[in-house]
Amino acid sequence: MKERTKVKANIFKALGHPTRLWIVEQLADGEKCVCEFVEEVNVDFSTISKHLAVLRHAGVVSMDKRGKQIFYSLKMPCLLSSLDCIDVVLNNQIQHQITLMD
Amino acid sequence: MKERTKVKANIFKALGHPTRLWIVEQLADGEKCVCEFVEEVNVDFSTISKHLAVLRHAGVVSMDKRGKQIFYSLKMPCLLSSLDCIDVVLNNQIQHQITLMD
DNA sequence: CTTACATTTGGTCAAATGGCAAAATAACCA
DNA sequence: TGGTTATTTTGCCATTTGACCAAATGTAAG
Repeated sequence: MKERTKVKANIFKALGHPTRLWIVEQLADGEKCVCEFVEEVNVDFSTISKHLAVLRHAGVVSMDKRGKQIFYSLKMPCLLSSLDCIDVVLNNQIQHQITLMD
Repeated sequence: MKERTKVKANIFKALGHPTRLWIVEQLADGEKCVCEFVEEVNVDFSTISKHLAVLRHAGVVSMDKRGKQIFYSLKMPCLLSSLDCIDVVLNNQIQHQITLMD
């Protein structure tokens, strides 16, 4: 098993949680402050913080401390295109199911 | 939290294990028999079977039973481009580290 | 009915998740 | 300067989920 495969699997694992993937989607338009995430999700501060740490350690995001706040941004923007590709597949599957019902 | 995000996260979670990602990489060139995977990895064949089930339930692969054998193939070939994108990023990071050492 | 190929089930151990409290860090203000 | 507040991260703990091996259970072929 190649070491490179393990590193990549770790990146996918980081994306493999609804909250974390949601965070990545939020970062599509640019950097965001941690506080902005917390406002929109009804989980504890510490939970968001831990999810961000997972993404950070996998190398998916990077942090930038400015004043009291910490801003996160996408380190692998090309991952957004994978999200689009999955979207297309999922849409096709739904379309296919509708066709079967006819 | 959108339902769509959960479905996508589940796909990434399926890819988030070295053995499963390796399987997906093996399927890049086309369908493969389960027995081919078992030969190349030194884990129990029940473990491989379980990993295949995870990929199947996430919708990443599909199975085709022919005779005594079962063939698996990629249901989302576009995921391969995400792998390429990550490769590029990782290569840049390594290059960057080399540059820092100079 | 035996062999070959896969999946499923059961049990055990490791890892991930999430909440709360406490600790760090930086700004702010008297 | 010293104390207070705002923003995040860390530690600790309970619960859930995941991984792996081994044994048992399917199927299809000969």
